[in-house]
Amino acid sequence: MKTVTVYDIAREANVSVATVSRVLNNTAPVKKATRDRIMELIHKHQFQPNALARSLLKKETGMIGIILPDITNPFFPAVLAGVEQEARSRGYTFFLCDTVSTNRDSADQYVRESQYLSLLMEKQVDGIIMIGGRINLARPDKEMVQEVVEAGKRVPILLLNGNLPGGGLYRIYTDETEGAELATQHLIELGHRDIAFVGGYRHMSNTIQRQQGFTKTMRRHGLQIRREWILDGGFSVESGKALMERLLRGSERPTAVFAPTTWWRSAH
Amino acid sequence: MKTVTVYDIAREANVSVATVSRVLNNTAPVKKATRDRIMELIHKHQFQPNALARSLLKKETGMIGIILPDITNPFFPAVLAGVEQEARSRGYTFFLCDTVSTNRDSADQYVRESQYLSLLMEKQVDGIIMIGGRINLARPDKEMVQEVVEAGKRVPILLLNGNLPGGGLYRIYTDETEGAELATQHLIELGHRDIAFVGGYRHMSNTIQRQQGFTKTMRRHGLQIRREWILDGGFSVESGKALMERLLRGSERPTAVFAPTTWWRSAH
DNA sequence: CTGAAAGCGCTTACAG
DNA sequence: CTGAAAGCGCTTACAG
Repeated sequence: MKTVTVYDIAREANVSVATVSRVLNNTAPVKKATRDRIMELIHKHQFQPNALARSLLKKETGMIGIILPDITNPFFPAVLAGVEQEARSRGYTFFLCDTVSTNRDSADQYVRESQYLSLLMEKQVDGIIMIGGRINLARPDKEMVQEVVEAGKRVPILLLNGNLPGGGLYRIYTDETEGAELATQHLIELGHRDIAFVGGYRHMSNTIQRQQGFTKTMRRHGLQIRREWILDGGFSVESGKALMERLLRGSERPTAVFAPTTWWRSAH
Repeated sequence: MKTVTVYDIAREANVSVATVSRVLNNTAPVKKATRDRIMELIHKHQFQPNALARSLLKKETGMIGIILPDITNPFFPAVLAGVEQEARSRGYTFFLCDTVSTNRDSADQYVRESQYLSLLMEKQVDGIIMIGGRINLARPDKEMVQEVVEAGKRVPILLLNGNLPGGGLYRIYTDETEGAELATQHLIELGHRDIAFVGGYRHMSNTIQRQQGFTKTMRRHGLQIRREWILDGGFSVESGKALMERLLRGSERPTAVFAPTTWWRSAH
């Protein structure tokens, strides 16, 4: 199927392509008769302007790339839905980049993040949102950081609920520490004194921050923190079960558990 | 930040842009020394070819559009994850189009489907996947159908678990009727005779097909189908609760319920 | 192994 | 209100 271009429309309407472009974009007044004639041809041929050509010229694509670890983890679709709605209302659409690895090799995930970062830039997205992955690492590799910072000089990058040292990046985040303090406070007010902290990953900054909030609040109330009641092991349902079992197997049991993560249903 | 192009690289390397393009794409032999020089400049400038320009020429973008109703319904991310993995291994990425409406006005959803359909074509995606929405309607509007069929003449369109009259569209689907027959059969083999059918929407083809399978199997076993035990009302958790309560309020109760839907957790 | 030139499908000053 | 022409950043015959 030979695609129709502004030239085809222009020829058939006996005008120049400039004029066609003008009615297409409403960018300058066009005589009513001419405009009508052109409109008719557009409908007749079902003409749709090639966004690639336009973007090449205007240097904007209306596309936002989003790099996330695993779309089957319900946290991300929830975030995505909100972001998407706002973006849509301003004429943007999303380029989805899921970095989860099949083989559960997590190093793989960061490689994929890098690949997607380049890909998105080549595709000339107007902005990139990163959530999860390297931006939650307590000690990310220097190159991992550098890469994002460099990319951030070329296109706006937003880190959602995470961070990376080195400026030039936009951020939106929640106060993990304070959240954990409030949660712990709540348990204490309910009368609990034997509280466990179970879940997350020791190498992730969000887990660490929550643990700090937890520890701080416990100390402030003069409560004991038992080493064997502080367990990490991930964000999956399975890990949650395993850790909980381990906790319950002990001779002494906590009366409350602070799980610094939602134990997402895993789709696997 | 002035972006660097093949021209900049060419000039600095004292070669033509054709040669730069050749090393970029490995599309023709280039003298080692020249290639090395060019590669070095590419790294030095962190040059990334503009995919828009390339796609404009090659008439392929490596992008697949996916139109779905609501990314927060876990069914879709699960499908997406599979599709994405396969696509990724072949160098494609996804353009996500979520059509859910804020205001819960479902007519809105179909309008959005149409908008996204055009948008995706303008963006020159290499293919479109549709799942949910109009392709599950028992009696879709003529225009709704026509629109997709027309689009299908310009770009490959895949209907996932749904259908639309009129050829030219690709399809992948499950046999809803047989699935329902098997499920019903199973309940009967367990000894149940009073079985209810609760959930879904009467205007959706998948619900209808499942109901047909249910009815057929019940009849084949000479079992009675009570009108008041066939209830529809949606796919959400809330609707499931409401319908179930209604069922249990009756004077006689079924011993088993066939819910022709997963009652998805709603993120709202 | 390499270059000059045309072309992908648009938009945008510039000129009238 | 309208047109001719340049240009966005690439790739690809064609010719050597």
